[in-house]
Amino acid sequence: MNTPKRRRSIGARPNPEAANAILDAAASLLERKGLRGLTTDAIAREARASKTTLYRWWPNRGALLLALYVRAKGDSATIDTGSLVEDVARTYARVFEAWRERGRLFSLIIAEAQHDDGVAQALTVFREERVREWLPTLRRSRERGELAENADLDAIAESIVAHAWFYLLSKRLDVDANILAKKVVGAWMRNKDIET
Amino acid sequence: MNTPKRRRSIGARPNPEAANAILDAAASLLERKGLRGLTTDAIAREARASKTTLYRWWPNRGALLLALYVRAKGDSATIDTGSLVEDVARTYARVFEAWRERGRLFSLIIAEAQHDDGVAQALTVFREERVREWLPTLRRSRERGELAENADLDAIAESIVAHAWFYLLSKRLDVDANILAKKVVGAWMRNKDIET
Amino acid sequence: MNTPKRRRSIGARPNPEAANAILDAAASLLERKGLRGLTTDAIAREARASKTTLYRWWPNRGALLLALYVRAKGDSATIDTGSLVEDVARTYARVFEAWRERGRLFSLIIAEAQHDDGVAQALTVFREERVREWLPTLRRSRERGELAENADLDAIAESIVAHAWFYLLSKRLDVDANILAKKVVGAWMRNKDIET
Amino acid sequence: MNTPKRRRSIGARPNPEAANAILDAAASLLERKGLRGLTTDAIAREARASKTTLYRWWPNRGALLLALYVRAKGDSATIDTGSLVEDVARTYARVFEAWRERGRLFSLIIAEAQHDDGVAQALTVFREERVREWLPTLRRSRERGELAENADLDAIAESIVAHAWFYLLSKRLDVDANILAKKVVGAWMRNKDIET
DNA sequence: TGCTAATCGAGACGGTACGTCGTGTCTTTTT
DNA sequence: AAAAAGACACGACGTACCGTCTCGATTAGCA
Repeated sequence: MNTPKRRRSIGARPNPEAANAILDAAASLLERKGLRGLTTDAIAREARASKTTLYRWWPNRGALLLALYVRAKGDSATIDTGSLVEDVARTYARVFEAWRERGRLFSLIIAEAQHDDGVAQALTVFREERVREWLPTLRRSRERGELAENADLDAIAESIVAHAWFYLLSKRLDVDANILAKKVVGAWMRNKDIET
Repeated sequence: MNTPKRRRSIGARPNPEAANAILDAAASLLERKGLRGLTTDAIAREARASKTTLYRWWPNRGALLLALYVRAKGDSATIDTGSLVEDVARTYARVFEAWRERGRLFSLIIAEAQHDDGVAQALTVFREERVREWLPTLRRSRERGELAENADLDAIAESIVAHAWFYLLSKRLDVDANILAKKVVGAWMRNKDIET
Repeated sequence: MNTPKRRRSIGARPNPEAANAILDAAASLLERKGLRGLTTDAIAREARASKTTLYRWWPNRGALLLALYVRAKGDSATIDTGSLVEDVARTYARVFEAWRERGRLFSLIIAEAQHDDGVAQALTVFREERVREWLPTLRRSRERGELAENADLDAIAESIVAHAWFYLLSKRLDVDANILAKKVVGAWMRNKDIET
Repeated sequence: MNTPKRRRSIGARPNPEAANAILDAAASLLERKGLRGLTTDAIAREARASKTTLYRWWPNRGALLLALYVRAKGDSATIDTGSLVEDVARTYARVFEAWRERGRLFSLIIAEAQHDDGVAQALTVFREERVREWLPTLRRSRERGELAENADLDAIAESIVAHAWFYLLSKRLDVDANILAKKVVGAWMRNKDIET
């Protein structure tokens, strides 16, 4: 598929092309061989890069994986449908859809974080961002009167993310996003008349 | 320290003592050397068992770790204080306490499950059990009138477990169990007058 | 191929059927799977015998192999054509023919003898027998005047066997038996006018 | 005893030092622990090499053993005493002397060759070399008039080697080298007046 | 133009774990 | 008492992966 040209040094400075080629190669490998094929050796070979170069750009395998995930994730464009449940459901649908393709990568990063402090830190930052992203949406929802006045927005945001992770790690990405959304935020809604 | 006796075959059938000795050895090693010391070789040597025996009982390292965790977990004695939030808080406190000691083991199992189908299946069974265990407690709570009549008990149970996992994987086991419990189940309570 | 019936104890004494079944199974395995398939486990399974029984009859794997070879070898009917070279050539032809089928077994026995004293002793007896078997033939040859009066019959006998082993271990069983025979005993012939 | 320095990569090509260190370690182990101590793990550990490196240089244990033997054998300095029988006798004496120390290694290689094609091939090359080495000596002998004009030099060379192997494999390295030499080449001498 | 400095591809290396395989011993159950 | 059955201890083998290292070739910028 990929037939990368020979890539040379561009003088006494890092060549960003190398980093990109490595990420491309990793993505391609992940697609074709799955997680078990995502070894540093294989990535370097696929990218026609050397392991030296790979480790010059990322300190270890976990960091590379995280970079790969972040790049693949794309922008988490906020959704605003006017209904919180709908917003959550659509987000779940979008995220699970993406995860069905490359969720195993994110799982692996979580796994990697368990014995790699660098990855753990990066993951913490990433997680806090994801949680924080929900706050504006939740605030709007409260202003619309969907949520109770004293609803704990942080708790809701965290719960939304926690459930996403839980379903990812449980390998249940085929869950109905609407049902799940109602389960997660339903309790916080003022009007509980939500048919399940 | 350990001077295990020679263990022999007990005829043409598996010897549970062997499996127990292996789990004991694994537990002891985990205590003394941590996760990195928990190699199949070391476990077998410590148990004076052969790797053959180890792999006869469990198909791979992950499965053994899960068995080790399940055994170490002990009985999840149901707590019944008469208050759901209290029950959840105490459970969180107990589980996080245990996880602070050997939570890395459980993290590792979750990690392992990401690229080992056998572990993944075992973990699924384990997770479903944990979720199901909450149902009686939740039912009692609903009968007491704490929970709304139409509260989705499955959703609550799952949420409780999901948050536990989330905090474990986020390495935030030092969270205040009471606060977390209120965050998780508070929304479902009929009387929302719970000060956070 | 073999579908051995269930074989039971015949009371408080060894059952020769068991030994035979084991040898049969070993022969069959050797034929089908080669030397690498000739493991004690496989033999016992094939024979529907237990390893206990196998080891009751032979002290170790090498002894079993030797027994297998001896049984397979059959009688070494002496050949007497009136010409020593012809006798040797025919014997080589016959032996190499047999070895082409199961020579690897004999090779293995020689190999086994290198780290198993029991096999080594048995092999010594076997070798001496093979060498001794040639003496009558050589004596007759000398009487016919083919061999010099002072020919060292023991040396010739040993040389004949040594060359056979050498070609076996060198995996050159496809050598022309006539040419080899002349090479081996030619020098001892009175009339050296033997065209090669 | 040995405190080998750290050995590093010398670029994108094999480091002969690594191979040497491995052979050294193997030789040392053989001396100290015998054949049973000559495991791939032990060799690698002793050499402070990784098993990867070991297996990069040799495809399997047998090949390593052969390399070890070849190196240990040293140069087969041709002996030229002016008498073929004497040459052969001295060579036998020298070889058997060496084999008394590490002949088991060579036996083991022959054994290994029986179920390992790689070792078998290497052994073939080795054997042909040993046989070929005799040709100059034999030619000189013929020119001196010791050997008959039409003596089959290849046959003699092969016979010399075949007998050496035969005695090695028969565990009779204590044989009198002079007597054996006369037995082996005596028949080919023009003047047969050699007292045995 | 020649020199210097850093990068690049390449791949060997040490270290370490994994899972498999083979031998010979053992114990139970059945005949 | 012997047979089948097969679990067991021991220990070796070969493979896999990670992160480090060294080489020779290459290129840009400086002298």
